[in-house]
Amino acid sequence: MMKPADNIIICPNCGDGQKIIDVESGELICTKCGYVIHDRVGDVHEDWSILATEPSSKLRTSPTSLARSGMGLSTIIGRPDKSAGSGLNAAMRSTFDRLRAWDFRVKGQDERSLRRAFVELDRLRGIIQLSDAIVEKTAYIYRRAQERGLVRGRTMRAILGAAIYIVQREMGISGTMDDIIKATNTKEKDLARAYRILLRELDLKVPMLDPVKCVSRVANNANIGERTKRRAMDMINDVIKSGQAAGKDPMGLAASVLYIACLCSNEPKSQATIAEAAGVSEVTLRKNQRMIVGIRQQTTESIL
DNA sequence: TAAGATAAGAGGGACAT
DNA sequence: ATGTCAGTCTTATCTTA
Repeated sequence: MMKPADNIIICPNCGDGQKIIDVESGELICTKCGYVIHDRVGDVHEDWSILATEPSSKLRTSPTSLARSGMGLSTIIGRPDKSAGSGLNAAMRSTFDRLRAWDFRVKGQDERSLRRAFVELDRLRGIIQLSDAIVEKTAYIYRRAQERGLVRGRTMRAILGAAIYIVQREMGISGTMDDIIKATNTKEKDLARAYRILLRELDLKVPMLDPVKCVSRVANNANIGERTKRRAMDMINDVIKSGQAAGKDPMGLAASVLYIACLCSNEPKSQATIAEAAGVSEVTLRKNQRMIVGIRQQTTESIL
């Protein structure tokens, strides 16, 4: 499912120029005070630092609007795959042209395997909804991966999927890995491994997904009330401040915090419900829960 | 310098309560 | 529904050739 890029606007509640981030539910939520607005305004802000280093290519002007036009509705009406034939191939051709322009010293064999990969990428594009911009950036990453010999010994699809995931994360599109797993028909382990390798070897940095955003997302998935959500957001900020959240899966933290918040707010939700909404196991939720409760006890004791 | 050994930490499954 | 434990996977660090 496609999500729009992050919108950064001013929060009308706390006003202080706080950021408001468009989470996948389509809500706008202030990362500081938790205020929720329902109007969707603000200019879409996209940045692509990697490609910005390419001097003469005007990649950012590529027409993504066409691919995006079906966003949202198309998941209900059905895939616009019929129109894919001509349009996509044209887009892929332009991608090829650009890639070739970047480096004309490609060897024949490399180019052939590259082409195979891009054919697969084209297929993926029809399954998951990928904008032109995503396809191009994915292709760029894949090409770099192949240049460094990272593809050898791994499946091409895993690398492609990982590249897609990275691009989505960089663009603030919180796509799920599950979609990619299904589309690429790879094992999660392979995909995750490829993902880590790409990050390390290509020096890519993906913005850590914001735990506050995660709380909001999970809360919406699990139909948790506004007050409880707010409480959970406060709580997770404390957890982050305590420093004990380092290296933990933000989704797991979000789930645990929400569970505790539900207990406090007398809004009964089972661990299973919340864990499922967050895409983590109940075990993880419990472990984090214990840790968080420990933190809260410590802080309250230190206050007393 | 590169490849193996070991330890620590995290997440998930199975079972018990 | 919730709590507990053993086995798995990954990364970092140390060792060995």
